[in-house]
Amino acid sequence: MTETFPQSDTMLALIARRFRMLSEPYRLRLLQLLESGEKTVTEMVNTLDGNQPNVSKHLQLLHDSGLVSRRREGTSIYYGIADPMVLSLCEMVCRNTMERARQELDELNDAQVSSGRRSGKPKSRKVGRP
Amino acid sequence: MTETFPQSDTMLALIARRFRMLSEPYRLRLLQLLESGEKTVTEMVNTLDGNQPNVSKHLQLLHDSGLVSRRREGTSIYYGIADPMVLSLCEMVCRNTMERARQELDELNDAQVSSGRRSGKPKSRKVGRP
DNA sequence: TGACGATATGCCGATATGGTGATATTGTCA
DNA sequence: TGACAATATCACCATATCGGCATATCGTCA
Repeated sequence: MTETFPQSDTMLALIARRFRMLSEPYRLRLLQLLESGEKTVTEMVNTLDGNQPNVSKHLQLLHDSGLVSRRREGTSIYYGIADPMVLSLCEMVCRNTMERARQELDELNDAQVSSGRRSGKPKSRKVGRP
Repeated sequence: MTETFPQSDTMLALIARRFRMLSEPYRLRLLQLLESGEKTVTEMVNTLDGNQPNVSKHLQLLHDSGLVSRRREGTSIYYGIADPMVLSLCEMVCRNTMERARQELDELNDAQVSSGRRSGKPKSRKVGRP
């Protein structure tokens, strides 16, 4: 009914690959750049620091997974967001991660007001002796 | 305004790490299992094929990233989904990926009906000579 | 055609990641 | 306490990934 996940192994591998594309900070930066519109490789190389082959390689990966589009104009190639889903995904994870970070910071502060003794919640981890 | 992405490098690294957790088919399988409720390690080892240390390590990673919860009961440890967001993420990517796969299959069929000649759309790729 | 700018590709070394077997830790019960 | 079941950790190997450099390819223009 709910069926969040597929049963097929190959389909699961495809999904994992999609997530892997988004698991590199540099690639996220590239997508972030493309969010405001198409860009050429050199534009991105100049904006983010990094050499051209590296940028090209990451863009190639993103394109192979169908996340970005490619369009030639003269000798330049314009890359763009092919699938807006990635933006929704990133926004979702971004919000969630920032929320969690803020939350943990609060817990850390709460623990600190109770002086040197470590009280409050011990940040989970180590289930051995709770 | 839109701000899909954060500016901070560390925050971006956190987000990338989150995606990386979901970039392994085996971990997706584990989450899939947990979707129907808490499970012990041995239950998961028995359901999915794979040895116990491997399952434990993956669960450890998921727990360290805050994606799954941990609860001891006797000598067993029950893992569960800690953050339902991952289910939304997976559902989103799953739907999208399956849709795209279906689409590509259709294109492949369209190309095949036009006999041996490759016509239709050449499946993108290779921007060299379009 | 030759030269040049833009982009892609191949190679290499460093590091990260995943799987597996052996072993350690933890909790329960007799 | 000792034995046992459940889980975690360690050590090792194979492989994947990433960054950087050199170089190849492609398109344009003279």
